[in-house]
Amino acid sequence: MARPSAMSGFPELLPGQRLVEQRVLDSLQQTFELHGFVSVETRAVEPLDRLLSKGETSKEVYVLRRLQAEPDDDRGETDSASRLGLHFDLTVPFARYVLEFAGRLEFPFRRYQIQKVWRGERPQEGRYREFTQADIDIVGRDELAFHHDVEVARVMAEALAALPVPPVRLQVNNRKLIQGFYAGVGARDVDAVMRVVDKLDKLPADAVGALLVDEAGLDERQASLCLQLAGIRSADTSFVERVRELGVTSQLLDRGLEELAAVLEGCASVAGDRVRVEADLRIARGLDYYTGTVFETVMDGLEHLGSICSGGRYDALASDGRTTYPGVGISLGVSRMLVPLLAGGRLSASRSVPSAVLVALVDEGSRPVSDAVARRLRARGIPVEVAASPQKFGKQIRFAERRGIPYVWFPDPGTGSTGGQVKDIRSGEQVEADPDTWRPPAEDLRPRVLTGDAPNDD
RNA sequence: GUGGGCGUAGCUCAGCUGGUAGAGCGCCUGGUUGUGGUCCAGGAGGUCGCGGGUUCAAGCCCCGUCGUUCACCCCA
Repeated sequence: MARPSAMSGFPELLPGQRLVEQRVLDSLQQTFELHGFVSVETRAVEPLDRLLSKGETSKEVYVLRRLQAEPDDDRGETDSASRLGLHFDLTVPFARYVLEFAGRLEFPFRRYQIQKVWRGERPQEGRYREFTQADIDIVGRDELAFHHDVEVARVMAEALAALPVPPVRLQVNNRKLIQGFYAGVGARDVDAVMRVVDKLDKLPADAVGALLVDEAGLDERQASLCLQLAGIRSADTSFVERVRELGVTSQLLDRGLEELAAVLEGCASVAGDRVRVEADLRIARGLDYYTGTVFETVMDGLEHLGSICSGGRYDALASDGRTTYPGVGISLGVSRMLVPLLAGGRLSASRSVPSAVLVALVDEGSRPVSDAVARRLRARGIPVEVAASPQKFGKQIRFAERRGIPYVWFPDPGTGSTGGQVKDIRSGEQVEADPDTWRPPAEDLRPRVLTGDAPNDD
Protein backbone atom coordinates (compact mmCIF):
# COMPACT_ATOMS: atom_id res chain seq x y z
CA MET A 1 0.00 0.00 0.00
CA ALA A 2 1.24 3.44 -0.88
CA ARG A 3 2.43 5.66 1.91
CA PRO A 4 -0.52 7.65 3.17
CA SER A 5 -0.27 11.39 3.16
CA ALA A 6 -1.66 13.93 5.57
CA MET A 7 -5.33 14.58 5.23
CA SER A 8 -5.92 18.27 5.12
CA GLY A 9 -8.04 19.64 7.91
CA PHE A 10 -7.45 16.63 10.16
CA PRO A 11 -4.28 17.69 11.93
CA GLU A 12 -2.14 15.00 13.56
CA LEU A 13 0.71 15.84 15.87
CA LEU A 14 4.14 14.35 16.30
CA PRO A 15 4.93 12.92 19.74
CA GLY A 16 6.69 16.03 21.01
CA GLN A 17 3.86 18.25 19.82
CA ARG A 18 1.27 16.00 21.39
CA LEU A 19 3.19 16.28 24.65
CA VAL A 20 2.72 20.04 24.51
CA GLU A 21 -0.97 19.68 23.72
CA GLN A 22 -1.45 17.36 26.67
CA ARG A 23 0.20 19.89 28.94
CA VAL A 24 -2.17 22.55 27.72
CA LEU A 25 -5.20 20.30 28.22
CA ASP A 26 -4.01 19.42 31.73
CA SER A 27 -3.60 23.08 32.55
CA LEU A 28 -7.08 23.93 31.30
CA GLN A 29 -8.62 21.11 33.27
CA GLN A 30 -6.82 22.24 36.38
CA THR A 31 -8.01 25.84 36.10
CA PHE A 32 -11.58 24.87 35.30
CA GLU A 33 -11.77 22.46 38.22
CA LEU A 34 -10.20 25.03 40.51
CA HIS A 35 -13.33 27.05 39.90
CA GLY A 36 -15.65 24.15 40.53
CA PHE A 37 -16.51 23.28 36.94
CA VAL A 38 -17.22 19.59 36.48
CA SER A 39 -16.24 17.58 33.43
CA VAL A 40 -18.89 16.33 31.03
CA GLU A 41 -18.40 14.25 27.94
CA THR A 42 -21.14 13.83 25.39
CA ARG A 43 -21.41 11.29 22.59
CA ALA A 44 -19.92 12.24 19.23
CA VAL A 45 -23.24 12.13 17.39
CA GLU A 46 -26.56 13.90 17.64
CA PRO A 47 -29.74 13.44 15.64
CA LEU A 48 -29.42 15.48 12.48
CA ASP A 49 -32.55 17.52 13.10
CA ARG A 50 -31.14 18.73 16.40
CA LEU A 51 -27.86 19.72 14.80
CA LEU A 52 -29.64 21.59 12.03
CA SER A 53 -32.12 23.42 14.20
CA LYS A 54 -29.56 26.12 14.95
CA GLY A 55 -29.62 27.51 11.46
CA GLU A 56 -27.81 27.08 8.22
CA THR A 57 -24.82 25.18 9.45
CA SER A 58 -26.21 22.19 7.57
CA LYS A 59 -23.44 22.17 5.02
CA GLU A 60 -20.87 21.78 7.77
CA VAL A 61 -22.27 18.66 9.35
CA TYR A 62 -20.67 15.28 8.72
CA VAL A 63 -23.39 12.69 8.43
CA LEU A 64 -22.97 9.18 9.79
CA ARG A 65 -24.18 6.16 7.88
CA ARG A 66 -23.86 2.44 8.31
CA LEU A 67 -21.94 0.85 5.47
CA GLN A 68 -24.20 -2.20 5.46
CA ALA A 69 -27.44 -0.28 5.64
CA GLU A 70 -30.03 -1.53 3.18
CA PRO A 71 -30.81 1.15 0.64
CA ASP A 72 -34.57 0.93 1.17
CA ASP A 73 -34.21 0.43 4.90
CA ASP A 74 -32.46 3.76 4.98
CA ARG A 75 -35.31 5.97 6.04
CA GLY A 76 -32.50 8.25 7.02
CA GLU A 77 -32.33 9.65 3.53
CA THR A 78 -35.47 11.60 4.24
CA ASP A 79 -35.98 11.41 7.96
CA SER A 80 -33.58 13.80 9.65
CA ALA A 81 -34.82 12.76 13.09
CA SER A 82 -33.35 9.29 12.70
CA ARG A 83 -30.16 10.29 10.91
CA LEU A 84 -27.01 10.99 12.85
CA GLY A 85 -24.43 13.70 12.41
CA LEU A 86 -21.12 14.37 14.16
CA HIS A 87 -21.41 17.38 16.45
CA PHE A 88 -19.85 20.57 15.09
CA ASP A 89 -19.55 22.30 18.46
CA LEU A 90 -20.01 21.42 22.12
CA THR A 91 -22.84 23.81 22.86
CA VAL A 92 -25.56 22.00 20.94
CA PRO A 93 -24.77 18.62 22.51
CA PHE A 94 -24.56 20.26 25.91
CA ALA A 95 -27.95 21.90 25.47
CA ARG A 96 -29.41 18.51 24.60
CA TYR A 97 -27.64 16.95 27.60
CA VAL A 98 -29.09 19.58 29.93
CA LEU A 99 -32.60 18.89 28.73
CA GLU A 100 -32.13 15.15 28.86
CA PHE A 101 -30.74 15.09 32.39
CA ALA A 102 -32.42 18.21 33.76
CA GLY A 103 -34.06 16.19 36.50
CA ARG A 104 -30.75 14.91 37.78
CA LEU A 105 -28.61 18.03 37.51
CA GLU A 106 -28.21 20.82 40.04
CA PHE A 107 -28.69 24.37 38.76
CA PRO A 108 -26.94 26.62 38.17
CA PHE A 109 -24.93 23.86 36.53
CA ARG A 110 -21.32 24.60 35.66
CA ARG A 111 -19.42 22.23 33.44
CA TYR A 112 -16.35 22.11 31.26
CA GLN A 113 -16.10 19.92 28.21
CA ILE A 114 -12.98 19.19 26.19
CA GLN A 115 -13.66 17.19 23.04
CA LYS A 116 -13.19 16.88 19.34
CA VAL A 117 -15.70 18.48 17.01
CA TRP A 118 -16.12 18.16 13.25
CA ARG A 119 -17.02 20.62 10.54
CA GLY A 120 -17.03 19.89 6.83
CA GLU A 121 -15.40 23.16 5.85
CA ARG A 122 -12.65 24.09 3.45
CA PRO A 123 -9.57 23.89 5.67
CA GLN A 124 -6.80 26.44 5.99
CA GLU A 125 -4.41 27.58 8.69
CA GLY A 126 -6.23 27.64 11.99
CA ARG A 127 -9.34 26.21 10.43
CA TYR A 128 -9.81 22.47 10.54
CA ARG A 129 -12.37 19.80 9.84
CA GLU A 130 -11.57 17.93 13.04
CA PHE A 131 -10.43 19.93 16.03
CA THR A 132 -10.49 20.17 19.80
CA GLN A 133 -12.55 22.66 21.72
CA ALA A 134 -12.53 23.40 25.43
CA ASP A 135 -15.80 24.89 26.60
CA ILE A 136 -17.01 26.20 29.91
CA ASP A 137 -20.63 27.05 30.43
CA ILE A 138 -22.90 27.89 33.32
CA VAL A 139 -26.56 27.17 32.80
CA GLY A 140 -29.50 28.04 35.02
CA ARG A 141 -33.11 26.94 35.19
CA ASP A 142 -35.56 29.73 34.28
CA GLU A 143 -32.99 32.33 35.26
CA LEU A 144 -29.28 32.83 35.59
CA ALA A 145 -27.81 35.75 37.51
CA PHE A 146 -25.71 38.18 35.52
CA HIS A 147 -22.66 37.77 37.74
CA HIS A 148 -22.05 34.44 36.02
CA ASP A 149 -21.16 36.37 32.87
CA VAL A 150 -18.37 37.96 34.83
CA GLU A 151 -17.35 34.66 36.32
CA VAL A 152 -17.08 32.84 33.02
CA ALA A 153 -14.92 35.62 31.61
CA ARG A 154 -12.68 35.57 34.63
CA VAL A 155 -12.21 31.80 34.60
CA MET A 156 -11.31 31.74 30.93
CA ALA A 157 -8.95 34.68 31.33
CA GLU A 158 -7.24 32.85 34.16
CA ALA A 159 -7.04 29.66 32.10
CA LEU A 160 -5.51 31.51 29.15
CA ALA A 161 -3.01 33.30 31.36
CA ALA A 162 -1.65 29.94 32.53
CA LEU A 163 -0.96 28.62 29.03
CA PRO A 164 2.40 28.72 27.24
CA VAL A 165 1.04 30.77 24.35
CA PRO A 166 1.56 34.37 23.25
CA PRO A 167 -0.32 37.04 25.20
CA VAL A 168 -3.98 37.31 24.29
CA ARG A 169 -6.54 40.05 24.14
CA LEU A 170 -9.97 39.09 25.44
CA GLN A 171 -12.39 41.49 23.82
CA VAL A 172 -15.79 41.90 25.37
CA ASN A 173 -18.93 43.59 24.21
CA ASN A 174 -22.60 43.42 24.98
CA ARG A 175 -25.46 42.84 22.59
CA LYS A 176 -27.84 44.90 24.70
CA LEU A 177 -25.45 47.81 24.48
CA ILE A 178 -25.16 47.81 20.72
CA GLN A 179 -28.76 46.89 20.03
CA GLY A 180 -29.94 49.55 22.45
CA PHE A 181 -27.65 52.05 20.79
CA TYR A 182 -28.75 51.21 17.27
CA ALA A 183 -32.39 51.39 18.33
CA GLY A 184 -31.61 54.65 20.09
CA VAL A 185 -30.26 56.26 16.92
CA GLY A 186 -33.43 55.18 15.14
CA ALA A 187 -32.27 52.16 13.14
CA ARG A 188 -35.23 50.14 11.96
CA ASP A 189 -33.33 46.93 11.25
CA VAL A 190 -31.00 46.52 14.20
CA ASP A 191 -29.73 43.12 13.06
CA ALA A 192 -28.79 44.47 9.65
CA VAL A 193 -26.73 47.21 11.29
CA MET A 194 -24.98 44.62 13.41
CA ARG A 195 -24.14 42.46 10.42
CA VAL A 196 -22.67 45.38 8.54
CA VAL A 197 -20.66 46.68 11.49
CA ASP A 198 -19.23 43.19 11.86
CA LYS A 199 -17.43 43.71 8.53
CA LEU A 200 -15.18 46.36 10.02
CA ASP A 201 -12.15 44.07 10.23
CA LYS A 202 -12.44 43.27 6.52
CA LEU A 203 -13.47 46.64 5.11
CA PRO A 204 -12.33 50.21 5.77
CA ALA A 205 -14.58 52.35 7.94
CA ASP A 206 -15.89 54.55 5.13
CA ALA A 207 -16.91 51.50 3.10
CA VAL A 208 -18.79 50.14 6.09
CA GLY A 209 -20.39 53.56 6.53
CA ALA A 210 -21.63 53.41 2.96
CA LEU A 211 -23.03 49.93 3.51
CA LEU A 212 -24.85 51.13 6.61
CA VAL A 213 -26.65 53.62 4.41
CA ASP A 214 -27.25 51.28 1.47
CA GLU A 215 -27.99 48.02 3.18
CA ALA A 216 -29.09 48.89 6.68
CA GLY A 217 -31.18 51.89 5.75
CA LEU A 218 -29.47 54.45 7.97
CA ASP A 219 -28.96 58.09 7.13
CA GLU A 220 -25.51 59.67 7.18
CA ARG A 221 -25.80 60.92 10.74
CA GLN A 222 -26.99 57.56 12.07
CA ALA A 223 -24.28 55.70 10.19
CA SER A 224 -21.66 58.05 11.58
CA LEU A 225 -22.86 57.49 15.13
CA CYS A 226 -22.78 53.71 14.70
CA LEU A 227 -19.24 53.90 13.33
CA GLN A 228 -18.18 56.08 16.21
CA LEU A 229 -19.60 53.56 18.65
CA ALA A 230 -17.73 50.75 16.91
CA GLY A 231 -14.52 52.72 17.28
CA ILE A 232 -14.66 52.76 21.05
CA ARG A 233 -12.24 50.53 22.93
CA SER A 234 -10.92 50.64 26.44
CA ALA A 235 -9.19 48.44 28.96
CA ASP A 236 -11.19 49.99 31.79
CA THR A 237 -14.69 51.35 32.20
CA SER A 238 -13.90 54.65 30.52
CA PHE A 239 -15.83 53.47 27.47
CA VAL A 240 -19.05 54.28 29.34
CA GLU A 241 -18.25 57.97 29.33
CA ARG A 242 -17.34 57.92 25.66
CA VAL A 243 -20.60 56.23 24.70
CA ARG A 244 -22.53 58.81 26.72
CA GLU A 245 -20.80 61.57 24.81
CA LEU A 246 -22.43 60.34 21.61
CA GLY A 247 -25.75 61.49 23.10
CA VAL A 248 -27.77 58.38 22.31
CA THR A 249 -30.10 57.06 25.00
CA SER A 250 -32.19 53.98 25.53
CA GLN A 251 -32.97 51.71 28.45
CA LEU A 252 -31.42 48.72 26.76
CA LEU A 253 -28.24 50.72 26.13
CA ASP A 254 -28.04 51.63 29.81
CA ARG A 255 -28.39 48.01 30.79
CA GLY A 256 -25.69 46.97 28.33
CA LEU A 257 -23.28 49.61 29.53
CA GLU A 258 -23.83 48.52 33.09
CA GLU A 259 -23.21 44.86 32.29
CA LEU A 260 -20.15 45.45 30.19
CA ALA A 261 -18.64 47.68 32.85
CA ALA A 262 -19.25 44.94 35.39
CA VAL A 263 -17.42 42.37 33.28
CA LEU A 264 -14.40 44.64 32.94
CA GLU A 265 -14.31 45.43 36.64
CA GLY A 266 -14.70 41.77 37.49
CA CYS A 267 -11.78 40.78 35.30
CA ALA A 268 -9.44 43.49 36.52
CA SER A 269 -7.89 41.15 39.08
CA VAL A 270 -6.85 38.51 36.52
CA ALA A 271 -5.94 40.83 33.67
CA GLY A 272 -2.24 41.36 33.17
CA ASP A 273 0.56 40.98 30.66
CA ARG A 274 -0.58 37.55 29.56
CA VAL A 275 -4.25 38.41 29.17
CA ARG A 276 -5.60 41.85 28.49
CA VAL A 277 -9.31 42.25 28.92
CA GLU A 278 -10.86 45.11 27.05
CA ALA A 279 -14.21 46.46 26.02
CA ASP A 280 -14.38 46.55 22.24
CA LEU A 281 -17.68 47.90 21.02
CA ARG A 282 -17.04 46.58 17.54
CA ILE A 283 -17.46 42.93 18.52
CA ALA A 284 -20.88 41.68 17.52
CA ARG A 285 -20.56 37.94 16.79
CA GLY A 286 -22.54 36.76 13.81
CA LEU A 287 -24.46 34.17 15.79
CA ASP A 288 -27.92 35.42 16.49
CA TYR A 289 -28.58 33.50 19.69
CA TYR A 290 -26.38 35.71 21.85
CA THR A 291 -28.39 38.14 23.91
CA GLY A 292 -25.97 39.95 26.18
CA THR A 293 -22.28 39.63 26.87
CA VAL A 294 -20.20 38.50 23.89
CA PHE A 295 -16.53 37.52 23.79
CA GLU A 296 -13.80 37.21 21.20
CA THR A 297 -10.11 36.54 21.77
CA VAL A 298 -7.04 36.98 19.60
CA MET A 299 -3.41 36.10 20.18
CA ASP A 300 -0.84 38.88 19.84
CA GLY A 301 0.93 38.59 16.52
CA LEU A 302 -1.50 35.93 15.32
CA GLU A 303 -4.54 38.09 14.75
CA HIS A 304 -4.89 36.63 11.27
CA LEU A 305 -6.06 33.36 12.82
CA GLY A 306 -9.18 35.12 14.00
CA SER A 307 -10.75 34.48 17.35
CA ILE A 308 -9.39 31.52 19.28
CA CYS A 309 -11.86 31.79 22.10
CA SER A 310 -15.36 33.15 21.92
CA GLY A 311 -18.79 32.89 23.41
CA GLY A 312 -21.38 34.80 25.28
CA ARG A 313 -24.73 34.93 26.95
CA TYR A 314 -27.77 33.06 25.69
CA ASP A 315 -31.18 33.72 27.16
CA ALA A 316 -32.24 30.32 25.89
CA LEU A 317 -29.38 27.87 25.73
CA ALA A 318 -32.01 25.17 25.86
CA SER A 319 -35.74 24.94 26.24
CA ASP A 320 -38.24 22.10 26.42
CA GLY A 321 -41.19 24.36 25.85
CA ARG A 322 -42.08 24.51 29.53
CA THR A 323 -38.75 25.40 31.10
CA THR A 324 -36.09 27.63 29.64
CA TYR A 325 -32.42 27.26 30.51
CA PRO A 326 -30.40 30.45 30.08
CA GLY A 327 -26.65 30.08 29.87
CA VAL A 328 -23.36 31.83 29.46
CA GLY A 329 -20.23 30.19 28.15
CA ILE A 330 -16.96 30.46 26.30
CA SER A 331 -15.39 28.08 23.87
CA LEU A 332 -11.64 27.85 23.43
CA GLY A 333 -10.41 26.56 20.08
CA VAL A 334 -7.52 24.47 21.35
CA SER A 335 -6.47 23.32 17.88
CA ARG A 336 -6.73 26.76 16.33
CA MET A 337 -4.60 28.16 19.12
CA LEU A 338 -2.01 25.40 19.25
CA VAL A 339 -1.54 23.81 15.84
CA PRO A 340 -0.14 26.93 14.11
CA LEU A 341 2.24 27.53 17.04
CA LEU A 342 3.43 23.92 16.98
CA ALA A 343 3.77 23.82 13.21
CA GLY A 344 5.77 27.05 13.20
CA GLY A 345 8.11 25.74 15.87
CA ARG A 346 7.15 28.48 18.29
CA LEU A 347 5.98 25.87 20.75
CA SER A 348 7.82 22.63 21.34
CA ALA A 349 8.72 20.11 24.00
CA SER A 350 12.14 19.70 25.55
CA ARG A 351 12.02 16.05 24.51
CA SER A 352 9.80 13.83 22.44
CA VAL A 353 9.32 11.08 25.03
CA PRO A 354 8.46 11.14 28.73
CA SER A 355 11.63 9.26 29.72
CA ALA A 356 14.06 11.21 31.87
CA VAL A 357 16.55 8.36 31.89
CA LEU A 358 17.70 5.73 29.42
CA VAL A 359 19.20 2.73 31.15
CA ALA A 360 21.91 1.37 28.90
CA LEU A 361 22.16 -2.30 28.09
CA VAL A 362 25.56 -3.98 28.39
CA ASP A 363 24.50 -7.20 26.71
CA GLU A 364 21.32 -9.25 26.42
CA GLY A 365 22.43 -11.44 29.28
CA SER A 366 22.42 -8.55 31.70
CA ARG A 367 19.04 -7.16 30.66
CA PRO A 368 17.62 -8.19 34.06
CA VAL A 369 20.18 -5.90 35.68
CA SER A 370 19.13 -2.95 33.52
CA ASP A 371 15.46 -3.75 34.10
CA ALA A 372 16.05 -3.78 37.85
CA VAL A 373 17.72 -0.37 37.77
CA ALA A 374 14.77 0.96 35.77
CA ARG A 375 12.32 -0.53 38.25
CA ARG A 376 14.05 1.13 41.18
CA LEU A 377 14.01 4.51 39.51
CA ARG A 378 10.37 4.16 38.46
CA ALA A 379 9.42 3.22 42.00
CA ARG A 380 10.29 6.79 42.90
CA GLY A 381 8.31 8.30 40.05
CA ILE A 382 11.12 8.78 37.57
CA PRO A 383 10.10 7.96 33.97
CA VAL A 384 12.65 5.47 32.59
CA GLU A 385 13.14 3.27 29.57
CA VAL A 386 15.71 0.58 28.94
CA ALA A 387 17.80 0.62 25.77
CA ALA A 388 16.30 -1.46 22.97
CA SER A 389 19.46 -3.35 22.10
CA PRO A 390 23.01 -3.73 23.42
CA GLN A 391 24.63 -1.52 20.83
CA LYS A 392 27.88 0.28 21.45
CA PHE A 393 27.43 2.86 24.16
CA GLY A 394 27.98 5.61 21.63
CA LYS A 395 24.90 4.41 19.78
CA GLN A 396 22.89 4.11 22.95
CA ILE A 397 23.81 7.65 23.94
CA ARG A 398 22.78 8.84 20.52
CA PHE A 399 19.49 6.99 20.90
CA ALA A 400 18.84 9.06 24.02
CA GLU A 401 20.07 12.26 22.44
CA ARG A 402 17.73 11.95 19.47
CA ARG A 403 14.77 11.73 21.79
CA GLY A 404 15.99 14.45 24.10
CA ILE A 405 16.37 12.06 27.06
CA PRO A 406 18.77 13.96 29.33
CA TYR A 407 20.31 11.09 31.32
CA VAL A 408 21.89 7.75 30.42
CA TRP A 409 22.42 5.23 33.18
CA PHE A 410 25.30 2.77 32.79
CA PRO A 411 24.66 -0.23 35.00
CA ASP A 412 27.54 -2.12 36.45
CA PRO A 413 26.72 -5.81 36.04
CA GLY A 414 29.48 -6.52 38.52
CA THR A 415 27.55 -4.88 41.35
CA GLY A 416 24.12 -6.04 40.15
CA SER A 417 21.30 -3.53 40.07
CA THR A 418 22.43 -1.40 42.97
CA GLY A 419 25.08 0.66 41.32
CA GLY A 420 26.34 2.18 38.18
CA GLN A 421 27.01 5.58 36.76
CA VAL A 422 24.63 8.20 35.43
CA LYS A 423 25.64 10.66 32.75
CA ASP A 424 24.04 13.97 31.94
CA ILE A 425 24.52 13.84 28.17
CA ARG A 426 24.08 17.58 27.81
CA SER A 427 27.04 18.46 30.02
CA GLY A 428 28.89 15.18 29.71
CA GLU A 429 29.16 14.97 33.47
CA GLN A 430 29.11 11.40 34.73
CA VAL A 431 28.90 10.29 38.35
CA GLU A 432 28.56 7.16 40.45
CA ALA A 433 24.95 6.77 41.54
CA ASP A 434 22.56 4.57 43.46
CA PRO A 435 19.20 3.86 41.77
CA ASP A 436 17.47 3.94 45.15
CA THR A 437 18.50 7.50 45.93
CA TRP A 438 19.53 9.33 42.75
CA ARG A 439 17.00 11.61 41.15
CA PRO A 440 17.16 14.14 38.37
CA PRO A 441 16.62 17.83 39.09
CA ALA A 442 12.91 18.64 39.19
CA GLU A 443 13.03 20.49 35.88
CA ASP A 444 14.32 17.37 34.12
CA LEU A 445 11.74 14.98 35.57
CA ARG A 446 9.12 15.69 32.92
CA PRO A 447 9.38 17.16 29.43
CA ARG A 448 9.19 20.94 29.51
CA VAL A 449 7.29 23.17 27.12
CA LEU A 450 9.64 25.46 25.22
CA THR A 451 8.25 28.74 23.96
CA GLY A 452 11.38 29.99 22.25
CA ASP A 453 10.54 31.78 19.06
CA ALA A 454 11.70 29.99 15.97
CA PRO A 455 12.22 31.78 12.66
CA ASN A 456 8.63 31.46 11.61
CA ASP A 457 5.91 33.65 12.91
CA ASP A 458 3.17 33.69 10.37
C1' G B 1 -19.79 26.60 -2.08
C1' U B 2 -16.63 30.59 -5.38
C1' G B 3 -11.78 32.01 -7.22
C1' G B 4 -6.17 31.85 -7.57
C1' G B 5 -1.16 29.28 -6.53
C1' C B 6 1.46 24.77 -6.09
C1' G B 7 2.39 19.21 -6.56
C1' U B 8 10.47 16.76 -8.14
C1' A B 9 14.57 12.19 -2.59
C1' G B 10 12.45 11.46 4.67
C1' C B 11 12.41 17.38 5.01
C1' U B 12 13.22 22.34 2.46
C1' C B 13 13.71 23.23 -2.42
C1' A B 14 16.70 23.92 -7.52
C1' G B 15 16.01 22.15 -12.51
C1' C B 16 17.58 28.09 -17.89
C1' U B 17 14.01 28.93 -24.51
C1' G B 18 11.19 20.72 -23.93
C1' G B 19 16.93 16.58 -24.85
C1' U B 20 15.36 10.72 -20.32
C1' A B 21 17.14 14.21 -12.58
C1' G B 22 20.33 17.73 -8.60
C1' A B 23 21.66 20.59 -3.80
C1' G B 24 21.38 21.42 1.44
C1' C B 25 19.76 19.11 5.73
C1' G B 26 18.50 14.31 7.53
C1' C B 27 19.53 8.95 7.39
C1' C B 28 23.10 4.45 7.15
C1' U B 29 28.35 2.47 7.32
C1' G B 30 33.48 3.15 8.52
C1' G B 31 37.71 6.07 10.90
C1' U B 32 39.06 -1.22 15.35
C1' U B 33 39.45 -3.10 20.90
C1' G B 34 31.64 -0.63 24.56
C1' U B 35 30.63 6.83 25.95
C1' G B 36 27.25 10.58 21.38
C1' G B 37 27.60 15.76 19.50
C1' U B 38 32.78 18.14 15.59
C1' C B 39 35.66 16.48 11.44
C1' C B 40 36.96 13.06 7.34
C1' A B 41 35.70 9.09 3.83
C1' G B 42 32.03 6.13 1.71
C1' G B 43 26.65 4.78 0.92
C1' A B 44 21.30 4.07 0.52
C1' G B 45 17.06 6.62 -1.23
C1' G B 46 12.97 9.51 -6.72
C1' U B 47 6.98 5.30 -11.22
C1' C B 48 9.40 14.02 -11.25
C1' G B 49 0.87 13.24 -7.77
C1' C B 50 -2.12 10.26 -11.38
C1' G B 51 -4.30 9.57 -16.49
C1' G B 52 -4.39 11.12 -21.41
C1' G B 53 -2.48 14.31 -25.47
C1' U B 54 1.29 17.19 -28.59
C1' U B 55 6.52 15.91 -30.04
C1' C B 56 11.93 12.28 -32.80
C1' A B 57 12.13 13.62 -27.45
C1' A B 58 8.15 16.14 -21.58
C1' G B 59 9.79 17.17 -14.73
C1' C B 60 9.24 21.29 -18.19
C1' C B 61 3.80 22.44 -23.21
C1' C B 62 -1.92 21.17 -23.51
C1' C B 63 -6.42 18.69 -21.34
C1' G B 64 -8.48 16.04 -17.39
C1' U B 65 -8.23 14.23 -12.49
C1' C B 66 -6.75 13.86 -7.48
C1' G B 67 -4.14 16.15 -3.62
C1' U B 68 -2.52 20.49 -1.30
C1' U B 69 -2.40 25.68 -0.23
C1' C B 70 -4.21 30.71 -0.06
C1' A B 71 -8.28 34.26 -0.45
C1' C B 72 -13.67 34.90 -0.11
C1' C B 73 -17.54 32.83 2.95
C1' C B 74 -18.12 31.21 7.77
C1' C B 75 -16.32 30.47 12.18
C1' A B 76 -12.85 27.80 17.22
